[in-house]
Amino acid sequence: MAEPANSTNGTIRNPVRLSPMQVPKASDVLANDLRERILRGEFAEGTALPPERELVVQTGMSRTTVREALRILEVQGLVRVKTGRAGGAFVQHPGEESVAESVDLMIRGRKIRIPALLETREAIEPACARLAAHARTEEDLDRLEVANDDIVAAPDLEAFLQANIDWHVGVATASHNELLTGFMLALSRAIYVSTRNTQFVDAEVRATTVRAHRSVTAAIRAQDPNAAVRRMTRHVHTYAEAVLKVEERTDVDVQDG
Amino acid sequence: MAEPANSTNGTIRNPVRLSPMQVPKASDVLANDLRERILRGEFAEGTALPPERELVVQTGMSRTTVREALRILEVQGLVRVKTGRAGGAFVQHPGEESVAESVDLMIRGRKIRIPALLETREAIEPACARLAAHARTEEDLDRLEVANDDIVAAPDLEAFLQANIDWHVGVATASHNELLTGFMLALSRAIYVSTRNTQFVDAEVRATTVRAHRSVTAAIRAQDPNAAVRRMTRHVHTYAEAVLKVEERTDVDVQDG
DNA sequence: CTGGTACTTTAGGTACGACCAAATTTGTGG
DNA sequence: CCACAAATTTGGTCGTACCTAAAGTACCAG
Repeated sequence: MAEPANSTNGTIRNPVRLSPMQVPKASDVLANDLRERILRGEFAEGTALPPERELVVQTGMSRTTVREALRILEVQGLVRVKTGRAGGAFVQHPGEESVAESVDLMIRGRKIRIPALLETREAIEPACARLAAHARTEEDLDRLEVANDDIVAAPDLEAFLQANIDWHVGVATASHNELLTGFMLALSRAIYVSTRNTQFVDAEVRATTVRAHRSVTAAIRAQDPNAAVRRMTRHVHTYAEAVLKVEERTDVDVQDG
Repeated sequence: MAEPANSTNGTIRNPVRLSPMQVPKASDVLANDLRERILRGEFAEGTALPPERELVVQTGMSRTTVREALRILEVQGLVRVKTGRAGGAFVQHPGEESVAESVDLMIRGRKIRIPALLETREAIEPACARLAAHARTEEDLDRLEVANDDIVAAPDLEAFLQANIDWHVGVATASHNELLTGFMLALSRAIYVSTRNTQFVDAEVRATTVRAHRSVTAAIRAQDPNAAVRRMTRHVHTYAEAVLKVEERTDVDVQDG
């Protein structure tokens, strides 16, 4: 049998049994350690981590490994790396932008279509409006007014859609809920790029949009949650139906052509 | 003046004006190129990118640079790297897990508290329930039943909370909306870790939870969107209030201590 | 004293080259 | 035919050298 036998001199041969063990990568170990410390708040935001060569002597790892760890943290939005003297890896805490980027990758990679994007917006934006009606500040209201004025003054489709993003993200911002804001940011951008090439935004659509925005803004200003929800629900639903109708027609056109 | 003058022999000295230009990092250039191709669907999911040393000869970059680019893509969830022969960087499209991780970093980094987490859940989970009532399959319903049975059979708080996650994520899954699913996944996990240390989950809370889940599940099964929304709204609100009440009392205790 | 230019210093970015570790494939002896 | 050993492929780590960016410093001309 394969079982180890003990020798006659009293030496015990192989009593120890080991289960297969996973050896984590050195760069991951460093990255995990630094990440936990950053998230724990051990370093104030904006402070610089030690220089790469310093981390090398502190950790005993090679510079390659140290750099890979820092790159991981950079991609995760936990540090921002600057070059040159007085450069280095500066601590920051990931926020809306970071989440938005990740959501963007998922949308593009999974080829999530406009219908699903609009459906998602219909799902969460009314809730944003409700919270905004509770938490909005004067500053929030100003932002909404500015964005809506930009829509009125928009010279072309590009400007219209950009101002549209600003307004919708503005509502999320007014909710003072960072999670929802990050999510809406990604969602609005995705809807923007998916709508960029459609031709359905005529003068009437723009006028309707502006009216709806004003109506929702008024409810938020009046701190009337129910009205805000109702009007926002109606607005995003109407918008979605309009987009889908055009989409459908475009599909038919494509099939005919 | 500092303006360059032309010499007398007809040579033109410095007619060219250059604006400050940003030199992107080589590793970013490679990463961006590969990322766009992956998102464009140029490589089927699961296919392997060329080996690092092969990319070196193809791009003319050093292996260090190539590896950094691959690490970026790995962190973004666009490739999965395996070691050993027949290993390499395998293409994948980022999904729920990737978004959940990013949201987790934001929650921990920004120190988002339980009240905000519960508020966010109250904002989006009713919408998940509505969509689930429309899109649920028999398989989805099975998952919900299993999760709820697990709650009943849970021997300790840990198991209860885990099964609770499963049920809530199950509702999101039943909505067949990948974006909402990813978001709810992150949210549920965050609420889990924030609730892990509280003592408020007694037998009564568990019984109430199970009843509420059954009620929501029934509405989803019956494809009754309005009932699903109403019951889910009530459930998450009740749960939130219970958690917050305990939180508050704990705070008081801390102050008294 | 002022201002600019050139040098120095500090930090990240890139390039090689060598070797280690893991996983698969292949070879070989029983 | 099977089990075990060796070769092969591919990522992981290390060390060194050198380049580039940015900030500070010294110094010289006006």
